[in-house]
Amino acid sequence: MLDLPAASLVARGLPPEFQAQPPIARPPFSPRRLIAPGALIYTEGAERSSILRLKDGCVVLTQSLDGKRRQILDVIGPGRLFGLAHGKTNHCSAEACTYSEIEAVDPQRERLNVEDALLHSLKRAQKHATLLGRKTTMEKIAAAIADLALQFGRPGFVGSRRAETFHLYLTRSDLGDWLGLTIETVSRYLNQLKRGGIIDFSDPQIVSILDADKLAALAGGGAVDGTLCIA
Amino acid sequence: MLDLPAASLVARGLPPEFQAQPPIARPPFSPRRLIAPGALIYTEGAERSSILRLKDGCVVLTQSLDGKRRQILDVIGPGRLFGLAHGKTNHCSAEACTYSEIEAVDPQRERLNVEDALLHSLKRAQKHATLLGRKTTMEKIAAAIADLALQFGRPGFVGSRRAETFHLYLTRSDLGDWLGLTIETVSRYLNQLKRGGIIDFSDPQIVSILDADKLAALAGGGAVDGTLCIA
DNA sequence: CGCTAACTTGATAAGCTTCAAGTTCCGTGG
DNA sequence: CCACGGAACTTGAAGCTTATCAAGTTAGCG
Repeated sequence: MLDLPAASLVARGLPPEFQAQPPIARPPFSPRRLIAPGALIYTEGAERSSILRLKDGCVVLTQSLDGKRRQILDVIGPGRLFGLAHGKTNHCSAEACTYSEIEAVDPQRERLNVEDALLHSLKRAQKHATLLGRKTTMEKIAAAIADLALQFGRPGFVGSRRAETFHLYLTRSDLGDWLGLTIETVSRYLNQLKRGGIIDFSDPQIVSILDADKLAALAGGGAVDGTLCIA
Repeated sequence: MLDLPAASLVARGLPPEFQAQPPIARPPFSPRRLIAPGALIYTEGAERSSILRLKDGCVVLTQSLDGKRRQILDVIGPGRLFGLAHGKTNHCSAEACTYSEIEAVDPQRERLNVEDALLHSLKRAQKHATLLGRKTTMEKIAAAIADLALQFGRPGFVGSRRAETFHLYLTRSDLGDWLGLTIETVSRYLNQLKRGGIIDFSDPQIVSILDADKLAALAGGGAVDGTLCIA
């Protein structure tokens, strides 16, 4: 991971090395770019960007409805490719949730990787649709946490107990836009899981999983795994 | 189109030429197959099928949750490819909604078509997620009708007035599973559109669009078009 | 030390689901 | 030929879940 400031400091400040970054791409195939939290990487409807690989950080893909309503289509963690689109324009916007590092991918050289990423994205999109259309609120929340733990988790401790922990780069509002819920509902259910001893967070952005089995059970059916998508 | 029986007869009977069809694929790359309504073309979790082209009819892709809840991921009309999956197994099941004709696609020979279909599927899946997560019930219903009209519509008449008409191969239950609603809600909103003079149906499976502009307006924002996906 | 942004929590209300009939349209069998 | 039965659809009433509205809290930052 990048050398990030302590968890609670990550929120919205812009250290000097990020302030100078222009929000939108410079000449194509600039090999690597650092992106500040909240910055747009590309924009829905604009001329299609190149295919990108997230080296580090967290990026969300979004679509917006009348400027007010927003849907997060996917949350992307380190290693994944994004920016795959059909026609001449992007289907969605891409936005960094934290300090992120991306690099352009050469579709010729990495044809297999691109194909793979495309199929993986489709699979995740399908799981996401099932979540949005047919899962209960608790299932949605649990599945989201399980998915983020897989993408961003690392071993950690709560007191002396081992518990997988991850940095929740998304705000409650982002989670709502991902799961088709409101801020308030997200907050209520997260705290319900916390009271139930299934997850823990003192800082609202640092989440630990205390009972992965129960979490998976709550995330509900569909496939073997309760997450949005594993394989 | 195939030579179908009159609209209202299409429902569930099995004419002789379909009764003999085994529901699941015979040896790979059998060039063409006829499928009866309700028949499974391939099954979620089973060994991956070949890539298929729908020559005629209507196919839905579904995922199921605990056997009770079902999500329809996409509704596929003539010309489109489906059966694109990631690992060794299918992500979803494919089911015919009416008498349908499919053929296997050779991914070598049709590489560009397959790539295109893949990107198109992803784009539709993303639009679908935005619909499920952030659109109102009326917007969902209107967008679904507009999408089906594009895929299945042809010029028709209501009385002496020209009105695009399409055969609704989906039941109310299917529509609910597509849009994340119940049968009853789908029925109520369809009838509301009918009372409002925006659509018409006397047979519940034959739908005419009386006011395409109002329908598009009701289908709500997102892109220029109100449908799930055009381009 | 107050300001703002994110988060939490409570009360109310709206919208959808659930439950329950009832209708229509076919196909079947007496 | 008509009565019966099933499947899809429609419609109404009641109940729940979640959205909305409204404070109130916490934590950085100027």
